[in-house]
Amino acid sequence: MVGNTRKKTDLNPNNSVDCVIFGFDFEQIKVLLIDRGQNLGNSKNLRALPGNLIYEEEDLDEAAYRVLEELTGIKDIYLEQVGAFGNPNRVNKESDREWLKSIRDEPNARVITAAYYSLVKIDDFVPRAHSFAKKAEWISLTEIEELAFDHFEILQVAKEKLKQKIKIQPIGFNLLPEKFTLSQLHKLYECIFEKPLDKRNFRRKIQKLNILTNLKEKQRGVPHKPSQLYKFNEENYQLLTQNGYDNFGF
Amino acid sequence: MVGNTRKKTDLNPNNSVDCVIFGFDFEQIKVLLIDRGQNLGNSKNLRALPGNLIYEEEDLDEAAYRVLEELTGIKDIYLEQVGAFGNPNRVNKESDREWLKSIRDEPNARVITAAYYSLVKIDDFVPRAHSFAKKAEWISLTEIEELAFDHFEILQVAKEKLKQKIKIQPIGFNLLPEKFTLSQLHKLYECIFEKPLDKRNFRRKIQKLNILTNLKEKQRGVPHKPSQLYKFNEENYQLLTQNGYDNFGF
DNA sequence: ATGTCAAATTGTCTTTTAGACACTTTCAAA
DNA sequence: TTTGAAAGTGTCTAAAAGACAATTTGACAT
Repeated sequence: MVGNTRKKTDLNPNNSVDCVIFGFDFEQIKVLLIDRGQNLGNSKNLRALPGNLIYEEEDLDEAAYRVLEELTGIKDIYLEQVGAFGNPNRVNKESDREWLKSIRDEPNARVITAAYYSLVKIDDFVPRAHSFAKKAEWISLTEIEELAFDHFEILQVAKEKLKQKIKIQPIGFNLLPEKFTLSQLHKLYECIFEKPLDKRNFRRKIQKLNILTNLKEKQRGVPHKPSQLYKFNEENYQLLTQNGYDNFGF
Repeated sequence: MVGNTRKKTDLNPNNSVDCVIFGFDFEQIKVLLIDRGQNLGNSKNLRALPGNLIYEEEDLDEAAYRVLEELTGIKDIYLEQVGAFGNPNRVNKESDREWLKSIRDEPNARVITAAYYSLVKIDDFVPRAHSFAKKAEWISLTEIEELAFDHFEILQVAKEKLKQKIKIQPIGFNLLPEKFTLSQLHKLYECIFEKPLDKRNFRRKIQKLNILTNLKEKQRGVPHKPSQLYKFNEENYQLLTQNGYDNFGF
């Protein structure tokens, strides 16, 4: 809103937002992480969640949308709060302290962060490096073992929230392109729940919900039987839920 | 932990915790609210959620447990984070500003709060007024129309989280005494979901879960057929959930 | 043209769960 | 002993979940 009139001194040194940005490449769930490009002698160059301090006169949600847009250029997407993380030691790893010294006016301030997660269409977004990020990359959930600050913990909580949320709201469509196949949707749910789901039962249930529109259009150029393409039917979804229906789990 | 060595100047003026403490009197869900005892000419004396600033060197969860214990004397109870609330105007009602001036060193600071909800056995707790609270009272959810700060909004979100959570974890027992009847449990679920639930179907499902122990003991002194008393069976609950079962909804 | 590969697509049966529905039992107190 | 008030109980039906395997389709290679 008033972002262009803001100065660095308008930042609130004690509160930040961090974003867990999920993507899906039809194979695995990925998370957008930044590389701080530290070439320190002994400490690891850990990746971090994109995040930053908020402005003094800024709502938390607003800050999350702003940071997300600054980092990805994407707006009007699904965004949900994970929670507040405020362990006084969350910022105390040696490598994290080093790094903060190089980018913050008050590197020793205690920072309480509000974490958000968002679901984006991975192809709409080409990671571009942010001011203090040397790289921004999609990393598979399965290969993340350690992150800067308390970001690994935040990621675990975000995954759990996503798992719960998708059982009551079909937010997974935010991770898929406009047109998608049932197999892609099926694979997505398997990745999120981290367990195999019976193909026929999955298809039966999702089709019965009546929130997919068959585009009467087929995949092209695949070396096997081409799949039907579908899109999410927002109107039918509204109709379905306005009477309180909330069972989108598998 | 180190509470007795803490001074007022160790407080973090920008971050607080607020607690939505739910209770159940066998009739309705209640929330513990404090009365700030304002006798202002024109502005209303709105009730508030119990909450306070956190200490600089204190984890948020720890702060929530501390504040809760300071206010209620209760510990080792169910406590869960609702989320962070940080609207820059959340503290801007005239009556709230007035009050903050009387209790805070920095009454104009922007305060971001982490809200928690907890479920307590109402009879274990006799509200006792806290330093800056003139009264502490159990108020029925149904009669709360407006609260101080953004506390009404926090309450709504907390209610929603509770509703969702109780569908996947039988946390309602935290609101009941050790020994309770099926009718009391039934009524509790009706209050939380804000809709009637069929008695027979409710009893069938809860009994099938096998997480209740029949105490072979009856209610006494009631002017009608006395009810069997039950207690929550923690061991069976563990057995049930260790394979991923999470359907405690009705 | 034919064959092969890879993934898409489809249906049935069984078991479990949800939902609707009403009468009998038990104790206390009048 | 009667009355009032809530406790306690069973069946039927419909819907959903879960297990399970053969056939179809298009691309590509030969």
